[in-house]
Amino acid sequence: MKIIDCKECPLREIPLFLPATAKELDFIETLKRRQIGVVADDSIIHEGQENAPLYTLLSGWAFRFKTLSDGRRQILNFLLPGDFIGVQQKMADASAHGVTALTNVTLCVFQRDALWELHTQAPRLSFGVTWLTAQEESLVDDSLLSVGRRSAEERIASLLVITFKRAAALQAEGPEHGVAFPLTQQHIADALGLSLVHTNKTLRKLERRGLHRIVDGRLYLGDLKALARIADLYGDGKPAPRPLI
Amino acid sequence: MKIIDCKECPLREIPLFLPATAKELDFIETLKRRQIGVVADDSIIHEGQENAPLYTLLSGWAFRFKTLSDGRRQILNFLLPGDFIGVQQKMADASAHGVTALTNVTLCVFQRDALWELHTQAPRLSFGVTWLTAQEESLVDDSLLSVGRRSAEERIASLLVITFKRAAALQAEGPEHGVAFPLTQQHIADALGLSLVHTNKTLRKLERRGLHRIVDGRLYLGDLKALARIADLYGDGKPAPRPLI
DNA sequence: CGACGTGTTGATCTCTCTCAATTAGAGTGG
DNA sequence: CCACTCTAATTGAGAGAGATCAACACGTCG
Repeated sequence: MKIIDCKECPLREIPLFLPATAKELDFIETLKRRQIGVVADDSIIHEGQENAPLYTLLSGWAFRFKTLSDGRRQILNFLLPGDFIGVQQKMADASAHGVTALTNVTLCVFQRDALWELHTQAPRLSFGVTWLTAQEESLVDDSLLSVGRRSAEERIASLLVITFKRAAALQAEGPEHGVAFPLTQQHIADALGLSLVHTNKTLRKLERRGLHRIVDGRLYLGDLKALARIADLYGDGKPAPRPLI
Repeated sequence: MKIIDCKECPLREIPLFLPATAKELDFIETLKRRQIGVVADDSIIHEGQENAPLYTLLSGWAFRFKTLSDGRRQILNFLLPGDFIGVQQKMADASAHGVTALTNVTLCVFQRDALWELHTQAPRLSFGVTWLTAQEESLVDDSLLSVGRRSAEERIASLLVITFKRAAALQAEGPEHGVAFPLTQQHIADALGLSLVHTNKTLRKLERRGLHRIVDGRLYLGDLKALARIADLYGDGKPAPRPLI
């Protein structure tokens, strides 16, 4: 795998990400240790792992999750390119949740004290970390609202719309060409607190109504407005520009 | 209400909180604008409010929540003294969630750009903000696991144990004297994604088994170990020392 | 003293789960 | 090329945890 120079990071060309100064890029470069690849379905951080490093997801998708001792699993949120991995772990002795690759992924690995270095030496970047952390929490908030108070149909509509928008903001093509969507129905079920069977039936019901289509790992929304209405989502459309560290 | 000098903040005497340097205290003092009281059940931040200020909860309890347009409400987490309020709002145009006082509360109000000032001028404190944000996310993660994958009985056991520990860490008396517990059953139901009726029945079932007792707004745990086992919580006991800004 | 908020309990209903079986594609080995 | 295996998706049937509906008890307060 080719080691990418932060100054030539392909992610930075995506309009979604805020530009960084040359000085900031240099600084990030000094914190970056190496770059690793993880195969789909392999673990990036184990539940309970101590002293996990800090990563940025460079390409591919992953997810955070927690499990109960009898195996029941809850997916907390999905991670897309540009997302930070490991801030919570740095803040606790051990990781309260695991992170697993959903597709093949590549990760930028930062030195262990990168978070502290960021705070002491690059306020604009550490502010970005806080922003990203707050943003992720708000994703989990949405999920909690879904799982706690939305019906199965509403939950699925909500996940489709939110995931669609996140993925669309990362790709060059317009949303009418669909977006990459590597989740299996089991992932959807585990993210929404539903059983696999009921997830399948609800998904099919929406599909038969022409609201969405999932073909060959791509998601097409036939009627985003209708889905958003079902989910009671009143999104403004444009996603907020995000920092990239 | 008496305005409290940060250097004499009563919260700082609680062992749970990390000590701050005199210099840091002075700096925090310059960011603090005033102090306000909010009556129980009154709103602190409205859902969708723009440009909400940043607060620290000085005394009393509050909660973050989201609602659907038909009124269904999900409580995201409870806020206890020392918790930060409004970081997510500062990071988005509008607040995606509301905050309401659960009891009468007093709040320290910071100037609007306090978060940025913290990052540029006090790295140890801004690191604390990131820590607190990550910590709160981890609370929501726990909740999402509960609501998504735990049975009603397990959810209630989990909430009782976690809330009990948080409250106990803030009081001088030992946990055998119980802890303040201002939640109504409606709050518990809304936090756990259950109906009020089912919450009541499950709560009574646990109480009849002698696992807990709620009297006059105080919670007593008859058998914390048993509750933790039901909830599949394997906590280490001591809560992590936390920064206080 | 009536209105209201909170807690309690029984009866019924339904959404979602569990169990079971089938189909389709992708990969593997003989 | 075909049998075999594995994973993901699909569908039907029956069961159950939790929702909804309805009443009532108790304390507080204007």
